[in-house]
Amino acid sequence: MNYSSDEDDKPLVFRRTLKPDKAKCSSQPPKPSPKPSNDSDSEDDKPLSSKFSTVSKGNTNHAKNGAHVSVSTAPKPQVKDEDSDDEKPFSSKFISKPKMGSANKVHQNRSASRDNQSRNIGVNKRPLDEERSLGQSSVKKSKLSDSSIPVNRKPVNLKAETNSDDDDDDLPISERIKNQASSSSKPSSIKQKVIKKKSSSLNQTNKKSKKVVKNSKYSKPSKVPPGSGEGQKWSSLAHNGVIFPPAYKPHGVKMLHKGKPVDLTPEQEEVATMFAVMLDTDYMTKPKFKENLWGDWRNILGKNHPIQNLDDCDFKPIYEWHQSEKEKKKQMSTEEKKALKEEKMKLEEKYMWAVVDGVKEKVGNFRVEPPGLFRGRGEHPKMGKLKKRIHPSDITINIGKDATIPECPIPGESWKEVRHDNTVTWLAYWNDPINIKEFKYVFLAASSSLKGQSDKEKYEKARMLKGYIQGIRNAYTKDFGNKDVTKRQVAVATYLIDKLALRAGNEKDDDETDTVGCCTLKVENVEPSPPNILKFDFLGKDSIRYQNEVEVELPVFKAIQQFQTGKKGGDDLFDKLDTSKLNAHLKELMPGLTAKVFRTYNASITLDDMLSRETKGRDVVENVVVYQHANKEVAIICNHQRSVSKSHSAQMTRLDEKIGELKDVIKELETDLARAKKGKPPLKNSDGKLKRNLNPEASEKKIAQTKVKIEKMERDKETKEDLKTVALGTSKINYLDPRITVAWCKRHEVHIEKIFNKSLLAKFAWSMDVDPSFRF
DNA sequence: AAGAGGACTTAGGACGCACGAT
DNA sequence: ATCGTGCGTCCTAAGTCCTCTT
Repeated sequence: MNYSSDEDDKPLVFRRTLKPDKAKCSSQPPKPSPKPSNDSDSEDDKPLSSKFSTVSKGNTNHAKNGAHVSVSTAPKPQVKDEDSDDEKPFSSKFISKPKMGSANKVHQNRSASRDNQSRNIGVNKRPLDEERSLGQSSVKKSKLSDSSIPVNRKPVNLKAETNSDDDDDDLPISERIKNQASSSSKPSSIKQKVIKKKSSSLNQTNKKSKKVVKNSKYSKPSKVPPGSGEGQKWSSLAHNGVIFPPAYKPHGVKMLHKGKPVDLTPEQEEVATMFAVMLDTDYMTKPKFKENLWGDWRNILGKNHPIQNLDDCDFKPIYEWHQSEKEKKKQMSTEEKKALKEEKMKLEEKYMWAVVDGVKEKVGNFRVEPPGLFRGRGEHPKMGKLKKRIHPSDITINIGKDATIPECPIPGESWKEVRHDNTVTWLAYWNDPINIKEFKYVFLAASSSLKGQSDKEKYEKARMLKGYIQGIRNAYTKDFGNKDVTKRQVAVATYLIDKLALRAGNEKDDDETDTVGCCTLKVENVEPSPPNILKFDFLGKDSIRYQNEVEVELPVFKAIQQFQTGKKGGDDLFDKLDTSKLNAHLKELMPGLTAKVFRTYNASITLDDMLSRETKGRDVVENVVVYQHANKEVAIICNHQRSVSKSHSAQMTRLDEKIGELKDVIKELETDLARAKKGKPPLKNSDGKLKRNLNPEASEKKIAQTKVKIEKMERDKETKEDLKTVALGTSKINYLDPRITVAWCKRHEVHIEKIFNKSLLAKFAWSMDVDPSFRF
């Protein structure tokens, strides 16, 4: 299976830079050449960066340095499955203490030049204001009731297809494409590989359930491959259920109604308090929030309650009480805090762990969500609604047949249901009180081997795409002009997903924030600007704004224009398409392929490519900067943003001031130096005393030092400005194959802890023993 | 084919703490 | 010793995509 290195797989993503004004990125369209892809090494699958972009010129950095130590190929814990490098949750002992300290930053120069076939111009961040587009086109019906049906769904087991290379028997995808695509097709020669689904045959084994170990002594890993059997995720599962938030403790602080204190029952007071503590948030400026809150609160107040209007209420007394409580907490001595923390730990300890197939694993979210007011993102229609308290009778527990059923932690109450479904990985769930048709699940933590396994499968699938990408690009390029509108839309949508790393874009209900992805783009979200520029502007996941201008090849441009003709701004751009059709189509091109795989692929291939460029001869600090630069590129591609911190501008100002001061110092030193050279006496200080005259050498040295300091500060400043809206973490956690990073660290003798923090090390334990020559 | 139901991944913000600068 | 920052962790919302039902 070697995907080994083709040096050239480029993602065709159009990069975006974050400075609207300066950014000029471009990338090249896929080569229209219908030439069959045989495989990965053709030009088309390289990271954009290598192909199209000039990378920034000077990277500078000032990271702290650390020892150059190569990654330890730690004694790897027990292997969990046949295919190699998975391992047991690793114990911390294998890891040297991550030293997280200051961040090393990248100084980059914006506006990298790119080839000019396409270019991106501008990108902006998070103007949440943005007006929403018209109503959603389709509304879903409400779903019916609940979960009564236990068990039995058999998830398909995708897991196997990890190997890439060898699968050769194929579906003539290319062929298919050809045939179907009416358009000009030339005999394909795309030799598409097909992965045989080996799934079923393998892993049928049923692990006999091993005795469940109670959670105190765990025998170390018995190596049972997780996910064996048809859809089976585990053989034995033991855990202690979930922990509930404490019951509400009334504080008795009276809020005012028409200026006078009102008595509230504890239940009424609880909601009032939820609202009061949000007085200083900007939810207060949203009528919808108040309206929803009021709707739920008045139900609790009852019809005849004196409070008949939210505007008559003054919650300040409660707000202030809350502030003072917060303050008190802050004032506690560190010992007190520590004691409190320990107490909490003691209480929670038993819930933190599960034993899966004999292995003790961390549970991700064992705390039941406390009641509160719903805080949706963006313009959520349900913001402010009361999220009611969850009781044991709301909760379904999933646990091994042989395991002891967790005792309900609230005396006198009991679980809604207990299941023993080993085809799923959740330990418990309850219905989301805000959207009763939906569920909140309790899963294992990211460090668990169940999660690790599926993470690895995700990256293997993305790597598999590498072998198909050329053919896929050729195919959709050919279909830009297909007479069949649906096919044309599929082609263009796939292109956007590939090039711009857009999300698939499922339909949304009316009672959700109106955001879009590729398939749900509205006409008004894409503005064609002749001859061939497309201006994108829409709110995506989490209401993060996506703004980008891209030069595309003419057929795409024309197709978009044509999709728009005769439609209104709020109409669907891709009216013949939805995610299930799109994914169904993608599956014909590669087994298991879905839209999201392109994001993973483009992110990882970009990292792999950027890291593989000349980085020899750099020191660790420089290498880390290179890494961060690559990380940033990926974050931009994926549109991972963060909001600018409140103190950002103040911080910038302060840096400016400091730089100014240092410049003054230099001036003074230069003056002194000049005088000294001429044999003149030193000037006087502000207090009138004569300054000590430095000898010229000392002055010069000091000047030089100060200049270095200024340069460093200026780089810091630039980096800070540069990254103020870029979130690097998301891609690191979810999109970048950790094996790329680990292998690169090994090759460059960079301590892995310089790149992965403790959580990431635990999450990526499965990737730690990758061969240094690994390439995505 | 569409919709409902279900399970799982991906996401940004809040918060608190440790650490480096002063 | 104090202060401000940057980072990690927690929290839970918001996506994706699958399968089953109609």
